[in-house]
Amino acid sequence: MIKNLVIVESPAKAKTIGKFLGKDYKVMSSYGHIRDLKKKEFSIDIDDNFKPTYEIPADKVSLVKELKAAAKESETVWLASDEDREGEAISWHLFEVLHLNPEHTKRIVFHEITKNAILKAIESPRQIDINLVDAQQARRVLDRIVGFELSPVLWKKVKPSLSAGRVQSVAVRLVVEREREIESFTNESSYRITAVFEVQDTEGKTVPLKAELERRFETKEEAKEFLLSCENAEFKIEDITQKPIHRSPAPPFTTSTLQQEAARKLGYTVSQTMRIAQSLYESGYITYMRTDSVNLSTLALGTCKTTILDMMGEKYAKTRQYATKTKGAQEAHEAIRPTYVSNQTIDGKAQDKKLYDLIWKRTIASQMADAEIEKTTVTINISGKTEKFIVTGEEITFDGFLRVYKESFDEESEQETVNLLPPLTLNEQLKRKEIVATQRFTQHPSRYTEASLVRKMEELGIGRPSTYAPTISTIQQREYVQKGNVEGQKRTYNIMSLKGTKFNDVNKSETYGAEKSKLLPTDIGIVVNDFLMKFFPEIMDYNFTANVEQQFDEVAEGKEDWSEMMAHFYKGFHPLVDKTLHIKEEHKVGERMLGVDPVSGKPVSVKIGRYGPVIQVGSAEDKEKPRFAQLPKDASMDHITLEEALNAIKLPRTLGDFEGKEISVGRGKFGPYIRHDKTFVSVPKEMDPMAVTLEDAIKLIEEKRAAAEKQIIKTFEEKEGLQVLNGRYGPYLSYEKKNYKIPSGKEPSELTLEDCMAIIESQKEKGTKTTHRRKATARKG
DNA sequence: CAGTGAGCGAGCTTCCGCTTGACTT
Repeated sequence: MIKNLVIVESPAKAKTIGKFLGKDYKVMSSYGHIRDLKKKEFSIDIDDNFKPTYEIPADKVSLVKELKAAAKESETVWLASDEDREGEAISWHLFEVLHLNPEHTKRIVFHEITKNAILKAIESPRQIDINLVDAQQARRVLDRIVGFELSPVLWKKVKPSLSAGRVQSVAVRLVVEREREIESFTNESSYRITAVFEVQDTEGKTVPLKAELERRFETKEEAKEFLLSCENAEFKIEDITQKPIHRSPAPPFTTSTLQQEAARKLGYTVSQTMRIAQSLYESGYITYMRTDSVNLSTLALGTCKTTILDMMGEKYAKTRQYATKTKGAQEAHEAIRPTYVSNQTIDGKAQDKKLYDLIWKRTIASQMADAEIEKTTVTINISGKTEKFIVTGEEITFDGFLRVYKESFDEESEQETVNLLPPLTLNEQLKRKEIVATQRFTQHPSRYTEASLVRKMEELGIGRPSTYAPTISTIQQREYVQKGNVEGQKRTYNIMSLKGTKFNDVNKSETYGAEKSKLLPTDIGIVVNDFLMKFFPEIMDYNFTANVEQQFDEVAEGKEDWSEMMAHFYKGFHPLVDKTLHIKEEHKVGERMLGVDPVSGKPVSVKIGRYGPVIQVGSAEDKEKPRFAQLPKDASMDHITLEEALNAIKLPRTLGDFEGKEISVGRGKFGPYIRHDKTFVSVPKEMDPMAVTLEDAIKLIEEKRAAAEKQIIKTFEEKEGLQVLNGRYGPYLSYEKKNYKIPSGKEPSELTLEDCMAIIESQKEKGTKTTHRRKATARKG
């Protein structure tokens, strides 16, 4: 008999809490939700108040059995899942599934994993809050309705296997709209005026002093006129103002800010960051990594203070409590911080150490004093003019938190500030060295990175800390967006200078707009987005989530019945689904007519085919079947021209015969290829698939044969299709299109047929699994 | 240094939020 059974959500948490509570308590974990709507079925009875059908997923069955057994044996069961909507629902599902006795079941909550917090929680148990549970059911059911009614619309209207949902579709919309913004952006230029004066530093040495004119000129004429009129002007320091400013540290990490900073400072992807954070959490180094709270426990505040006092002294310490501003934050956990703040470093892999270091610094800095900066603004008067030159200097008089940590930002500002100004006096006459007018252009907004998209989603209240990384993966896996680089474009800009009495006017060239590893919408992403925007604007509204969250809150407060709320939503939503499914349109969704093929007179169009974007010549109604071709790489449905499409449709083209079989060039999923009977050879990148000759092709085929020859270690006459091959990971077996690992200790070249078949037999189960996994990873790249 | 390159057949795909495993081909 166990006296007390405590159930929490995470095993790492269970371990820690177990230590605090001692032997009268057995602490187990539910590993998140133990019950959900059926995976493959709609599982909602619309006609019966949206009654959900729940099931225990296969991978949770044995866990539930264990929990049930433990609950049966205990006097009291303490349901200690998180204090938010989802946590409450987990407790309720546990209560239902384990058939707990209400009299011997207690619901407790704590926001921080400290002994005090837990003992306190145990002193004040409560009942399961059924209103909060209903709010979760409403959330769950709404997401299922939206996802499982919209996705099939896409399968029918756009392409099979696509998906839509309250969160992912809006994430894609952000990326598509940003791209459109950039496309329609026209940059304007203006002239930025800078001057260099000569002044003396403290040692009497002549040093340059850079200043910028407070206004810019819109036209070249104005800029030029200004420059020339400065030739005989006098420059005098008119004003020196000094102002102390403070800079405060950023709050401790939440999931989203950790993802952003790890991306900027360490170059990690969102999912990498989460994987590493998970392992730090499991090793007990950091607190929970999926959180929207910036709150630190009193215990942590205390240890931060002692650590700072020990390391840096009293004037560096300043205890701060941060308040969460994020929309819809549920604050079931603390901010992400080191478990033991006194540990500045940890043991582990390099990447673990780096992330821990980042978390440590951010946490410590958040409890440190402001940095104090003396900001000096020097105004320089130009004789006979109203415009002024400005010099700003920022001298750090006390580094404060900057000693430990400086937050990074995506955009770098153009303005330059000097740290320490040379000594200057009021009314001082300055010697002009040169004045330069540089043509500057306004910049289009930058494309999203994984992390900046997460940040935007958080700002809109879309998604949760536990889903940011998976959502970013999903929209890439569905091929709605793609991570890629954008090449910069060249442009010339004008630069004029006045050096002494010499006026100079030159044009220089610069590259602009280059971006690395940004999220770009694909053709499919654009078509799906436009389609959903047209027929389901409410779901795509950036405020949709915020609006339904408000209603969930009302359910949670007991002011509204969840099924009534759902009925109201469904009444507006479902008819749109029906209507959209039955719309007959002349063209397929997203189809774009490019024109007419001058040779055949047939229409040429681009559309999303069963396997992605395709060029089509001719129409389905024709007697003659239409011809299809892949879009060339880097071409997009929105921009491809008739000429480019006609050029692309020339593939596949036949080159001639070789060894009695035809050789042709085509373009496939993996780029252009040469086909000879059943073998395919990729066309090398530097070769133009339109210009490949028969001779080129034969050469490539022979090269591939030679390479394949080298790769074969052994074949068997008795068994066709069985080969011992040399691969990237060493020797392996290939049989009937599947690969098998050769157990260590066997010499590959000496394997007999029997050996091979035994290996294959023993790995059959595994073999299928492996091919599956590889497919999944390949899609990601 | 493996594997891929389809196009009416048949049946499947899909949501969001909680949580951690397997797997070294």
